[in-house]
Amino acid sequence: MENKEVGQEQLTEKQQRIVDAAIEIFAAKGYSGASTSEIAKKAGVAEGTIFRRYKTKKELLMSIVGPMISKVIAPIIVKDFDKVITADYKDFESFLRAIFSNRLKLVEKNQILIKIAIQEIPFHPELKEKLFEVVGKEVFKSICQRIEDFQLKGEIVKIHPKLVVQLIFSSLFGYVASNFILFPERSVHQDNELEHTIQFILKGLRQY
Amino acid sequence: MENKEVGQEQLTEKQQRIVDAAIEIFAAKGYSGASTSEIAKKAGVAEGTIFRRYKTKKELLMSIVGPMISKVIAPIIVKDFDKVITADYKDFESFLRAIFSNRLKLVEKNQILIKIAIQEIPFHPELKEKLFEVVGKEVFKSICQRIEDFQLKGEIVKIHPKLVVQLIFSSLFGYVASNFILFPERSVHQDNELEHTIQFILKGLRQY
DNA sequence: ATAGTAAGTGAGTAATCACTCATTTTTAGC
DNA sequence: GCTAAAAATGAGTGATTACTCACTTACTAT
Repeated sequence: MENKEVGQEQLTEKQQRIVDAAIEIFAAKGYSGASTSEIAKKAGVAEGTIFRRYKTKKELLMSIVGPMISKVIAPIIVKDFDKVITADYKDFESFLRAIFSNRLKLVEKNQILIKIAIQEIPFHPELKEKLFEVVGKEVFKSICQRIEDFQLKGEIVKIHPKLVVQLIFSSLFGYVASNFILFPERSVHQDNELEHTIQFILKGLRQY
Repeated sequence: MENKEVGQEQLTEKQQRIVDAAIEIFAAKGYSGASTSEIAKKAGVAEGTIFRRYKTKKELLMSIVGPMISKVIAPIIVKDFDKVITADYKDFESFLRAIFSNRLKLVEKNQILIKIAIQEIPFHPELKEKLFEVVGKEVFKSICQRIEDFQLKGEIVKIHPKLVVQLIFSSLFGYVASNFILFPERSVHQDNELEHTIQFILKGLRQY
């Protein structure tokens, strides 16, 4: 788990170790429970080294989580949803599979960062705003429009698109939480489980 | 929002104010971010008063969240699931509605406590263990058995009962998160939303 | 080799923290 | 009203914290 570049500039090896250590300790103890002393020890550097690049402890956190939201989550979602939105899917199932595919690999790849973001959002309003701004503006509207297209085609039930999104992402999050956050050591049934989750959503939303 | 009794004994008015203040600040800032000084100020008492009853800050948190898990969540789940399990439901839909009913009112009533529990579980392994112990031992097995019963009757798909539970609670959690945690000020579509969520689950799990 | 800059160090600082405890205040029972 | 116990107080304590800054080391360009 390495972040080669957090922020705009290339990090020195020691600064990189600071970031890696911070990620680990923020994830394990939360921002408030993490001390710069402990982060420095873990990185094998002097505590003052942290403050050569980051003015405050919070700036260190933001340098990690901010890009997580704006550069990892958003591009994952936005860029690929451009494809999803513009692509021509024969049906809702293809659309749903497009949402699921890649997402899970990237979640797995960034799970610790996502864990930190989720843990910290309740305590840092600016993170919550950023997430909702990115997701709300770019993604939510686009998804809802696409949902409405499928509804017009009569493929899925005509309920409020926002609720459709909520239902889809609840199941997705349940799958992610179960496999990557709560029980990361359990990798059994993974393929079946994903397929069953997709079928559950498809059937649950199908128009009869 | 008042907790008249946390732990075994009746609290003095001041101690009660401490608990109320702690709940508020733990929810807003997390355990590590909350200081006993701030809690005391908010409660309008001297800081030492906190330590008359609670040996440590952590004991204060546990006195709040521990019973939350063992006395609120578990009884909600266990006691009522005894009824659910022993009751004779004509079909899976009745069973599902029994799960949903009452749960939501009690979630609404205890939402801030649930928020604290969710926020703190990643940082306090004993809370996670307690939750899984209670839920795992008493509830999970019982629910899975009941699920299997419905599967034998051919009412729902024959997938692993654990996955069924995951799917149900993902959707339930999505509903709860949307209405009580993320957007508590938004009470629109509430009745429809719940019904659609239930229908989504029913259809998603139905055996065809 | 020299000078300037960048990176790093770690002792120290002021503030904050969880908690203690001698003292004061309040309560309850007679 | 008196006494003992319970509740509360708040100054103080040692530890911890985020951060500073004078100094050292390393690197780069001339």
